[in-house]
Amino acid sequence: MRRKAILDAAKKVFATKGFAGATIENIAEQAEFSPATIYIYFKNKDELHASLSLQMLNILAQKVEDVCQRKDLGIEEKIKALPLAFYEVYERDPLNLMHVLRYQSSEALKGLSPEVESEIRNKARQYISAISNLFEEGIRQGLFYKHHPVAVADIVWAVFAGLVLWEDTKKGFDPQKDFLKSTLELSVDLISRGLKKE
Amino acid sequence: MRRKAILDAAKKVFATKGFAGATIENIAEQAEFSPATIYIYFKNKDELHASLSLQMLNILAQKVEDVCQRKDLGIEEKIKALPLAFYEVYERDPLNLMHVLRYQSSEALKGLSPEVESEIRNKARQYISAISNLFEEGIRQGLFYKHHPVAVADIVWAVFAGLVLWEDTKKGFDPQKDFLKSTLELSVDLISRGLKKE
Amino acid sequence: MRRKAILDAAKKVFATKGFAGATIENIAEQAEFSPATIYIYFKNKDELHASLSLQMLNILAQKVEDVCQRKDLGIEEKIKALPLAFYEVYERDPLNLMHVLRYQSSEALKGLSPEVESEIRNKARQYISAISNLFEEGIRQGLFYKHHPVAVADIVWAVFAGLVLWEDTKKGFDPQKDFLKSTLELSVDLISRGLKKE
Amino acid sequence: MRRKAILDAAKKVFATKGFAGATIENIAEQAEFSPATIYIYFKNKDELHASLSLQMLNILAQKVEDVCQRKDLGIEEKIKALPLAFYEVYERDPLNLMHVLRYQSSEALKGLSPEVESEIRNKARQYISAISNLFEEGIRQGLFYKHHPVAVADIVWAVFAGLVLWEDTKKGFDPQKDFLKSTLELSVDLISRGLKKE
DNA sequence: AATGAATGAGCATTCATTCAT
DNA sequence: AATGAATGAATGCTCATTCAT
Repeated sequence: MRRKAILDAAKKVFATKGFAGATIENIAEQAEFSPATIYIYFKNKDELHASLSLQMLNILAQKVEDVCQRKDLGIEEKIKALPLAFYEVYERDPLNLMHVLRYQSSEALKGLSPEVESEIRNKARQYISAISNLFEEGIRQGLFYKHHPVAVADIVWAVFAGLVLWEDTKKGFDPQKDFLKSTLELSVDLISRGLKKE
Repeated sequence: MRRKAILDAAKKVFATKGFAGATIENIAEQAEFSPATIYIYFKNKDELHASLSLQMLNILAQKVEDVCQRKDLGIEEKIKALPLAFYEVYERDPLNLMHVLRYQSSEALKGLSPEVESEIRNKARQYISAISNLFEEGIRQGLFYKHHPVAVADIVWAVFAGLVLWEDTKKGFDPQKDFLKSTLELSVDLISRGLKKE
Repeated sequence: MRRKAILDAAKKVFATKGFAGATIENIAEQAEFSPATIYIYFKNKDELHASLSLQMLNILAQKVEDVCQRKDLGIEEKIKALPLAFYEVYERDPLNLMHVLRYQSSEALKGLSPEVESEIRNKARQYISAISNLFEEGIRQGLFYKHHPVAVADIVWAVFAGLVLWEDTKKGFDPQKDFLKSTLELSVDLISRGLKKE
Repeated sequence: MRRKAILDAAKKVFATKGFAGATIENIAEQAEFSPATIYIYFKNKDELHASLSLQMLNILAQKVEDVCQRKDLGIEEKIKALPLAFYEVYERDPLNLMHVLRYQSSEALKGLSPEVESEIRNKARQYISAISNLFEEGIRQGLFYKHHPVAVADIVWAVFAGLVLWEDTKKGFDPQKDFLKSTLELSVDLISRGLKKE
């Protein structure tokens, strides 16, 4: 419970100030604990940060797998359902999601304990292969042209990540709201249309 | 020339260590100056960083506009040429590009001098509208279905940024090389195929 | 019994890590208690440390007095017996002995409760006067030249303490073993030969 | 010069509060600098401490060698001159000397950079062999009984160190002043008398 | 213009100690 | 009696930044 409270506090602070900008004291204040208390639950700032990323990565992986394993939907419907799944994750915790997408890269992964690092990497592997399975199946069923399914999955993932990050940038100079959801859907629409035979 | 040398040094250091991880002393060492000298040419670390981003952003905007304004190409050919333009920018300075894409977000823009901030924002506006003009023209010519051209430009930009960042993440667990160029092309292929009437 | 267990644990930890380097948690771990438990039996880290020193000091004083009060030995034999007594104390717990000899000084005694402090000082007084009585008696018996007996006792004590500490230093660069016992004996030999008339 | 000032300040503070008890801030205050300044001249607290010890060790080694190499003195006179040499070192900086004697042991040497560590060890080797050469020569000249000269040197060194440390302890309960000089001389008197043939 | 020297303001982290249970 | 949980108070160390020269 304490752990949870600290993670929630850290989520807010990291998202607002970035990893380096966030201080343990900021987080402690937000969680209404003493800084020292944080070190009872987390070995250090890095591990706290990693735990947080892992949380978000788990949600992401879960959402994607949920969509891919729905028995009531056909391939094309599953693909159509992806943007909404993405968007739900975004809606639930936009700041933390952006944060994770930004810091997921190798730079930030250096210096973590090997277990945590590999856990993070595994999550990434997991959701990319879930998505790519979808396209592989579509190709096998003869719905799609034959493209490398992992490449297509990379593209879908990249649009997702890219649009979320880009929304943040755009907010600064183009106050148009809520373009994300519809743009996500449009992107997947275009891509799957682009894949389809005929 | 001094300014240039500092920027070059900073580029390397920021790309390797991230913004917070890089110290002015690191940069000064790399540039073979004293730390104090840097403050003659740049107001502070933030402005130095921003100048650097601006440099990259200028290159990006230039490349995109170059493609868009080529008289010898049709709309579709211009669109096809975009991924290569992107890729050339990437190839020239991958670390710095990734860095900029990551830090371009609003978080990093806070605290900059208003002039620099608006200059950065303007560049973003500039290349997005260059791309969106392309699609608008395509729609006007009846080649494409009618979608909001800015949304399509956002998507194209997002795939680009997303794939570059994603390549960095993937490097950690999937040592497959050089997927970026072909995936970039594939993405634009799919998107423009998805847009096309019939 | 609890107190004893804690003291034993503390002995090990202090000897290995020094006073400042040892943490209450280290000691608690070693004793298989919780840190809080230690505070039931000892007012604070300083008192715990002092208790430990006192233990060692008691053993020392006891050994010295045992030798001095043996009825079966003459003065010179008693003096000859001192180095072995010293060495037995060393052998029993070398790390802790060195620790005590190092921290016995005034520096470490500041900040202790007055009772503990005076108890420690009394022990020191006790064994020094036991040794000095020996030499006083020797002088009275006309065996030794007249030197201030306390000064001689100081010297004997100093060689003892000095050799023990020095053995620790030497271990670092001169791996010769077990020089201590014979050197102790030699030192007392030389000193008493130096004292003897004729 | 700055380095020197810091070393002087550190000397005082370490001697008063011990290594762990001394804070960089204490030292900075004493030196009338900011704590950060100290880190310009010394890599960290450990190196500062080692530098200090080295200084004292150098003085010690120098003094001892000076005595041993005086051409105007015979063996016995040189030995007689040792306590004064010791005492001069003590007089010049008693607190720091005690500190070094206490912390010279292996415990404190762990964690230093190998160069500094071996430099410290070499100094110890140096003065011990200077002293032992003295006794070796005395034995060769037939003045002394044949004892292992290194053992005798160890004893002389140990009395010296032991008496200095012991003086500190005694100060607490026996305010008699200036016993050190005469006791040092007495100790060497006794030892060399003990060594002498006939 | 260039810099060596200095530092104020922080920051992650540790640890002796307390206290409700 | 025993302890899990919590923390106040330090502490070593870093770094962006300034300024006299």
